[in-house]
Amino acid sequence: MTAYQLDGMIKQPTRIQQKNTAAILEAALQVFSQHGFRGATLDQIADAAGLSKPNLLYYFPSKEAVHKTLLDGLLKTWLDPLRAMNPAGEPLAEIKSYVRRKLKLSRDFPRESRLFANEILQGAPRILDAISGDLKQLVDEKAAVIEAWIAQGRLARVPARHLLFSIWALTQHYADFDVQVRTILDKDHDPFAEAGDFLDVLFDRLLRAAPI
Amino acid sequence: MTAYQLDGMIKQPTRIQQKNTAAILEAALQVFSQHGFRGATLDQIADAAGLSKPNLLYYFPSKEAVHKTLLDGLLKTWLDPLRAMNPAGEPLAEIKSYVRRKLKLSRDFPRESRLFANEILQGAPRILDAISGDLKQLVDEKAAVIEAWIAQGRLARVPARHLLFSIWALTQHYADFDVQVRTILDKDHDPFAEAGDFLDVLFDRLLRAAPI
DNA sequence: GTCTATACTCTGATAGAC
DNA sequence: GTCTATCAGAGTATAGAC
Repeated sequence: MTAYQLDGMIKQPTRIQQKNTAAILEAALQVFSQHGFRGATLDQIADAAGLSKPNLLYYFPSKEAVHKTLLDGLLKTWLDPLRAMNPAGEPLAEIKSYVRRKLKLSRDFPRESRLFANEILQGAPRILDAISGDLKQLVDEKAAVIEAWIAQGRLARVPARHLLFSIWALTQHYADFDVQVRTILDKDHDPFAEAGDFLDVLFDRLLRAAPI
Repeated sequence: MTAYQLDGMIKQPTRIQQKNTAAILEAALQVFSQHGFRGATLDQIADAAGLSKPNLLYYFPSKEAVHKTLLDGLLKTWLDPLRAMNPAGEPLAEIKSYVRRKLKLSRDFPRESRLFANEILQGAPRILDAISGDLKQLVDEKAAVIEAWIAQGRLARVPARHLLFSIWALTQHYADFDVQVRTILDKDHDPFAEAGDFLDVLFDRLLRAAPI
């Protein structure tokens, strides 16, 4: 019985198991997010985790299983900010608050952002189900909320789904293209702080309904 | 003497050499853009090019050389739209025209966009020089143009470099995250056509200087 | 110029000692 | 639970026949 197959077990994982599993996932996040699934190697991950390769494979049955565990854990975190958008709130404030939360995710979890970007770039072979399932459903729901706000004249007229795309694109760019952003900005800049201000202005101007 | 080492040669490459080199680069673009440098294999590339692996390595000395050739060719194309931004033109029209050209690149060359994205995601190990050289210089130059427009009151006040980031993020998103975009939009949508209209509105509202 | 054959290394995964 | 040893297959690259 390996640590990975915990479902239905009565025993709790030991402290060592928790520690090693966590170390593996931390190391795997680092390596997968930089090289993609196929470009990453178990040797790299095991090294970074301070374990031998067979020992890593004692905790997870395969490379695929490590990757899948990371992606599954990621998706919930990634959708939470959108889920928190409140239909009963003030429209413009809700959107801008969503943008801020999403940008904070990019700043605090850039490797998770790149892991996700890598997976989508490669055609989302291991996550397409989640995208066409949970994500699409949540987007449909929230797009309806935005369209209702627009119909009520409380938000400028924009295509709701493309508005969401623009939020994702703009916030994730600062994580995924971090190297490029920091190369172009000079050293004394704080990309994420500046992005926060800029995106606040951008979505304010885009979405503020024209006074009647 | 291989076809790759053409510098200084008197002989022109034969038709067969041209054809095979082109086939290799086309195949390599397909594979590298989907799997990244390390995830791509020469077997895949040779197969897609209709050549044997040793034959591929007759035209290029290494996997790295194929990749580098692609990146070098890409960078010029990628910077052209920004280069074409005319300091003497009407500011808002110039920016919106740049956005349109960049979006057209994403639509017509999505694999090139993903190749670039993959490289940046991985920390730009093979292209950092170009980014901190040519790209940074061009951005510095064009940022100055934008800042001058703003100082003259012909464009709303925005941080120039973040404006450029937002153009890149928004246009490239439709190429790089194509799978996700098409999964979320229903089948009868044309993502790039809709994006064109949306981005036109977005940058219009963001940049139109308030009437004095 | 192109192919077959192959050298040599890396990679994911397993066996079995401790 | 962890290690050494090892396997089978895939990976980049080269040698040499034609």
